[in-house]
Amino acid sequence: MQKPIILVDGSSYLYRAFHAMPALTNSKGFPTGAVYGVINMLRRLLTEYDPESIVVIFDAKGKTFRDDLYPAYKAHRKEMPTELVQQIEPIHAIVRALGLPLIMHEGVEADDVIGTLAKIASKEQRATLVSTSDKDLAQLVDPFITLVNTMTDTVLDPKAVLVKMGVTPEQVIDYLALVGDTSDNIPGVPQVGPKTAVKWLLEYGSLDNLVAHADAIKGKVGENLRASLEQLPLAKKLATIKLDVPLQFQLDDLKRQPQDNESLKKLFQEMEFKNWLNALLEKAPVTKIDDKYAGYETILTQTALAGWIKKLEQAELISFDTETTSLNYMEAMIVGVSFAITPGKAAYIPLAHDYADAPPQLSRQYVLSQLKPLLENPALKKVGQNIKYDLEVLANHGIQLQGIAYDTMLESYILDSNSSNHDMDSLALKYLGWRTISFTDVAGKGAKQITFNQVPIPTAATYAAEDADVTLQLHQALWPKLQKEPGLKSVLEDIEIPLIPVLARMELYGVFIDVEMLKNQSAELEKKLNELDLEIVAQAGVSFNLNSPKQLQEILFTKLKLPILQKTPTGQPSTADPVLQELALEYPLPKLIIQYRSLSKLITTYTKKLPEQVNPKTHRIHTSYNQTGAATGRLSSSEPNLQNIPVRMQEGRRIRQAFIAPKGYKIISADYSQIELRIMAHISNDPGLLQAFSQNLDIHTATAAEVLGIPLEKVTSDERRSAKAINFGLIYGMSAFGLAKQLGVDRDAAQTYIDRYFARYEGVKAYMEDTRAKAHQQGYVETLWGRRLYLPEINSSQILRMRAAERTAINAPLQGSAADIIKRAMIAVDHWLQSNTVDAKMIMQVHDELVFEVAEAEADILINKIRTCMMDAASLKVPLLVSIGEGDNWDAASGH
DNA sequence: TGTCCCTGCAA
DNA sequence: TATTGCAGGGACA
Repeated sequence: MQKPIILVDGSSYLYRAFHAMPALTNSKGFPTGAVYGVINMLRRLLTEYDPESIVVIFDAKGKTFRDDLYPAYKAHRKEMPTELVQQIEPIHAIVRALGLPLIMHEGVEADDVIGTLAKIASKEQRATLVSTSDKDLAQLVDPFITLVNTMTDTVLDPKAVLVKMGVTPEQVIDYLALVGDTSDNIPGVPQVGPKTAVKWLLEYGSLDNLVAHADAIKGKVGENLRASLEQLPLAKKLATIKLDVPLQFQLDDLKRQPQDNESLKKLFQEMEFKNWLNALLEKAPVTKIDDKYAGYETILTQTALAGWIKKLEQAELISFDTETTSLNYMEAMIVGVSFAITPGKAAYIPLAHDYADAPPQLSRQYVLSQLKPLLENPALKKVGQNIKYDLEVLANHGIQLQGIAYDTMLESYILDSNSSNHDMDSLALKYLGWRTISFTDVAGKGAKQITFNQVPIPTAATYAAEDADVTLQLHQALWPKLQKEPGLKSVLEDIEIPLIPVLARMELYGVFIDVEMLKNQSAELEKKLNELDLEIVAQAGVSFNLNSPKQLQEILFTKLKLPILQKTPTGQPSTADPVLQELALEYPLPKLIIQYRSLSKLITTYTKKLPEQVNPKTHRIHTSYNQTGAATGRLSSSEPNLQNIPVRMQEGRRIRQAFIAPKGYKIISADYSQIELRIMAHISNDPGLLQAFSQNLDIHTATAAEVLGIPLEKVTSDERRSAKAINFGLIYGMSAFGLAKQLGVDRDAAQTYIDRYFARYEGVKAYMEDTRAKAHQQGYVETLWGRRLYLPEINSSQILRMRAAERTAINAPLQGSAADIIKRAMIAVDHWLQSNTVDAKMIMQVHDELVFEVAEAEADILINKIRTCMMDAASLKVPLLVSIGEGDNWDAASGH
């Protein structure tokens, strides 16, 4: 049987996709959601029908005959949003690259071209499939013409039209004329919707016959019908799809052409459609893949190793990578090392593959001793992908890596901190169009995953050599981009790269924990928890899993019928703390749940978990600081996260008492006071704010006094609290709504308060306005040191998304500059610690705080030095105040 | 086993 | 309808 002709209504999908898809953008902020939606639909269509004859039809620009018929046609339709307009060209380009004929016909709409083609085909008794999301096209359906909505997978033949719309295809035009179309500004008959239209057409058969019997219709709708008689013919004309558009081509011209893979590859790369790009690359000819790996070699002899070392010593830049047994830097053992100095050429030195019949290899001890001089030579520049990890693993094998010049992961992060994928596989795809061998390709995944020492050497060699090769090639692709932006380049060179060894030292050294104390706390808390559990079960009348929000919600809102105060984003009744707090005013159970939750959190996340994370060899906890985790430039910490150890509640704070100094040592904690507000004062140049900080006033009290127009000493604690909320709110770009919620006052009161604030601090107001304007204009914001944060949604037509981007625009320069400052301070402190013989280590960073472990005798010196380094990390128009405390544990050191 | 949801800890 | 993170347990495919 002949395959059907497929006519694709591109324009209908364009709108549908644009509104249905989330506001996707690529890393450059270019909108891609509609492109993705439309192309996804086309790909599905192609897979499902594998058509021979196909054409994609879009509306042409400019007016159509309908505008002449009815000047108000589509008058209410808003202008196409910029984000959509921008996506039309790429869609057309991809459609062409897919080998699909594309038609745009001026003076008519896509529907008319489709109607004309469909009827020609139908006359020839050829099966035709119209792919559209617009039900108006149902008027075209006949025994040969079927509609298919590829997004929802619904098919409309004549019978289905009747079932779905209640009228036959022949009646669709009459139906549309009666119902009208608000989006096209076609009025129809007032108060007549689908139900009435179907009823009338069932009774009278057609619009003409209905009009002839218009007097017979009773009631208000009858009057409306009679009043509309004059304009119904026009509505009908507008709703009718033209079937006789003069076309310059034949049905036989609508042949699918071969796909242009090169162009597609480029387009998918631009749009960053990774999966499709992947699929394309997989289809690439095999010979090419062989070529790619042809320059890789495996080193198994001393002579070969010596030869490579000679080359490495003369290289301008060495790309290298270590293969190990674990992702955890404390557990990892080196299995092999790979190097690259010219693109396409790389070597893998296996040294500890120990599967059953592994070939003899150079020993780890021999290879590392041979490599040590060059790895420790600071004059030999190195590049790696997440080189902090390699540094740490080498350190655990007695090699102090020097000469770290670049890190492709950080290069990617500095270029686009919004991206969440800075892993090598993603970067290779994004910047090189190169699909790398992934770790799971060679080691498997899940429970069956093997460690790298079990991977056969030939496979391992290709994988490992590729890592070094790709890292080098990535650097060559990324570095020129950074050089074009001096600000970004200096953030990388002066902050991120120098920070690598600093973080590595902190991680490797670790944090000492009083395991016994935590175990005692666990036992104590668990006892309380059990008591609470019993009490709650007694109150609730049933036993249930207190850790399950779902079960709790069932008990509270269904069984006990407590009022639902708030819902979660998915529409479930929320049982979050603020809700329970409010319910607790009236009912006994919520209060117990709150206590249960807070205890349970402490036990599972902290008192139970932390002792498990103590390294058996060092007896300390080794976190990982992720340098690319936060878009604003902050660090993040994981496994375990040491940046969210409790501090606000007394019970939680006891956990900090278990972060102790060993005998003979002290913990020193130093934190920047109000650093983000100080940065705000500096950037905004606001005289009031500057003055408050130079006089070293309590900033919240000063704000309250200023806003209320009262003397400092008259400020009550409540007034200070409100001022504190507004000061915090400023940093987050808050709204009156947000402040009202925070303060528990109504919106007007909050707005009045904000207005008064801005009247007193005009500089701050101007800063906020300038920042928003600048963000809209350039599409990104910057920190004081030039770190950049792109805001892809800053000009979104969706107002909520745009507002969210504006808040980020306000917050990011403050949070990000603070991050820059503390990073600079860390580098300075570390430099001093390294170049002086002191018994002191920096052990933690918590965004605005640095924690040290220091020999008792040297505490005083260190306190002074730390303060100087932190204060001198930036010279702002206001002093950077650092508060420092000393104690036997972290809690005691946090001066309070 | 992996993923989403809800919740809660920090600056 | 306030910014940035990480992580636990439950529920479910």
